[in-house]
Amino acid sequence: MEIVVEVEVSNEGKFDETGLEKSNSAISSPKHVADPVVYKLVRVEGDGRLVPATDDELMEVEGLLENENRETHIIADTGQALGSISNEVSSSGMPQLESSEGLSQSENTEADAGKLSARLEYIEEMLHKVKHEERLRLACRSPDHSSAYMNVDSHCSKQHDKLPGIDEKLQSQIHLQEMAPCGTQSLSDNPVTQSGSVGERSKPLDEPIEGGSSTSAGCTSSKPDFSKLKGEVCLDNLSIKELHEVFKATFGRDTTVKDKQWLKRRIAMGLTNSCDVSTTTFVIKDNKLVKKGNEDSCNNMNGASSKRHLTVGVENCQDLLNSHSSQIDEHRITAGLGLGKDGLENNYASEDLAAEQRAAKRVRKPTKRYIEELEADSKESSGRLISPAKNIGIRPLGSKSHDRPATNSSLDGRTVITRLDSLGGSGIQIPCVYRVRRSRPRKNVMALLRFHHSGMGMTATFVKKGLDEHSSQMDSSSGNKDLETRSTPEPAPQQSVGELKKERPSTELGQTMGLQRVDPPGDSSDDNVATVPTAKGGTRRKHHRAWTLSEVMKLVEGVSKYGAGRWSEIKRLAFASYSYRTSVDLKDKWRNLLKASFAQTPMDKGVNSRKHPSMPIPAAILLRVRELAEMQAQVPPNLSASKQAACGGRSVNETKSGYL
DNA sequence: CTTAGGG
DNA sequence: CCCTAAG
Repeated sequence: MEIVVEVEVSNEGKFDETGLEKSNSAISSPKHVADPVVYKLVRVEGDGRLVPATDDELMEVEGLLENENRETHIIADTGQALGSISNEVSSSGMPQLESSEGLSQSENTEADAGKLSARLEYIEEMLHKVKHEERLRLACRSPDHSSAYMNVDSHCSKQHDKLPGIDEKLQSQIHLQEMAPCGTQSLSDNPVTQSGSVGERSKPLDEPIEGGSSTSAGCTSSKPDFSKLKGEVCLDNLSIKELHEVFKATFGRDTTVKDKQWLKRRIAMGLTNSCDVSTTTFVIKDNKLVKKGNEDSCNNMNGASSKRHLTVGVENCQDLLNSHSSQIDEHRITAGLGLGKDGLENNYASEDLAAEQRAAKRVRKPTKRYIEELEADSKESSGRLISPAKNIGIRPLGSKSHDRPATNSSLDGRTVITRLDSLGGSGIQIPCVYRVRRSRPRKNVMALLRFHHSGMGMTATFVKKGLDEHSSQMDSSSGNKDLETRSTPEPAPQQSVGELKKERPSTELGQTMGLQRVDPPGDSSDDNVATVPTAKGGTRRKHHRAWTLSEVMKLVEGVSKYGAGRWSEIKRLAFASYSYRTSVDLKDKWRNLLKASFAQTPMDKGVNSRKHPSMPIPAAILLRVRELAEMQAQVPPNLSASKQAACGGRSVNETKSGYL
């Protein structure tokens, strides 16, 4: 029995999200092969090993993908097909070769007991076959076959002393006994390493031989029947050279690594992929794999370990029962971990170890996050669809809410923070830089620079930066900056004032002007509010600049002149001096003004009945705003009538005449 | 990039 | 104020 699986080999260890993503979208498109994440086509051999697909097979599969994506099945590449499969099967609720959609969360969560049992049965069946074939293979394998089934003592003993005594319960609960010996093992004992390398092997020499002499004992018992193969190789006893050979045999390529430990580990990993590692062992001798009788540490495993493995497998199923897709995913992630370092064969043990440790972390981090996202998603799932980007491991740095600042350090205005972003489960800290101040003023600054054509590259950038950050210009920085900044405000205010005066000298506005003049930000220096920490989260606005009266007036002016909506124009002409205040700001302010003007209309007539601190905007201005609004049909349907009569006519006319 | 609107 | 969708 052969199942074509598609294994996702990711060098970045990103698994959870990408995995899902793919299954949801990318997979269904023919071109998904070209996806950044490299897919490796692998065959699941009867024994549950992952065997690299031959080119032919690859082609086939590609064809399949194009025509019928449904024939392939994505599995978490644990490098241990069976485990993955069982996992998948259980998680998807559909026995085999189901469409990628089958992996969707919804499906997962819908798994119910009935499905589960069906699945289990399927698994059972599959395992049965698998076992059978495995036996055949074992019986027929020639010595120098590449797929050596070895066992490393260290692993034997190490891997199996976990998993308490849940076995019985589980066993009784589900009839998975058969599956136990092989299928599940992979899940349990993966010490998180590069299993994907298995996939790189060239075409296996040991194709399953159909119809070969059947072996004894069914594999139906919870106890592996490979007893005859008992024994194991102690990699420890091998020389480097031998280890190299084993390595090659295992992974299908040479390695230059001289580190014995590393080699052993690697090999062990590779071999662990096979389902029945614990039962078969060979030794390498003279370029041959020799089965070696040897019963020590692993003997006792056969019985016990199987049960334990079973446990693991069942656990997965139980997750299913709980219909917690996230948990399932966690398993999948766990399984897929090993991939991260693949291809980087030339590592040393230390690195490998480190990788493993990191991997260990990886298991959790992404999961956690993933869960979070899941929750979030599910929350909002009812409403709208989440943007595709959200599911991708690498998300735009912009999204602030998702950032997890781990460390912050300030660097000349830029804040460097590393966020603990699980880059697809890598749990790697990636530094991200964002500006404290958004980049709005840039344009203006440039203009400024032009003014004083002092600008050398350096200066320019520097100034720019300074302004950018936040125009905290006044003090610290060099004369340059000061100059620059200062220059900014100067020209404009006068300009505008002049205009104002000229245009509406007689109006109430004119009166107000006096007031305005006081506060106008003539000196840009006045406000550098930008980043206000405010201890416990008091000040919200990072880049908040209070609107001054003069600004408001200018805005109003501008609106009257150019009409609401032409914010960029207004900004350019009336707010040239104010480097901050984007057109958006203007718009927003206008919006607010409108709101304000119409909101409080009933209360105050011509008088500035400002309550207290909050509303510095003179009634006059509001009035004008209202007028303009009405003029331009921006007025909300209601409210319009009353006010106009009161003070409107004149000013409206004036406005019109004046500017139009 | 600008505009418009929601948060 | 910030962000984002549109044009």
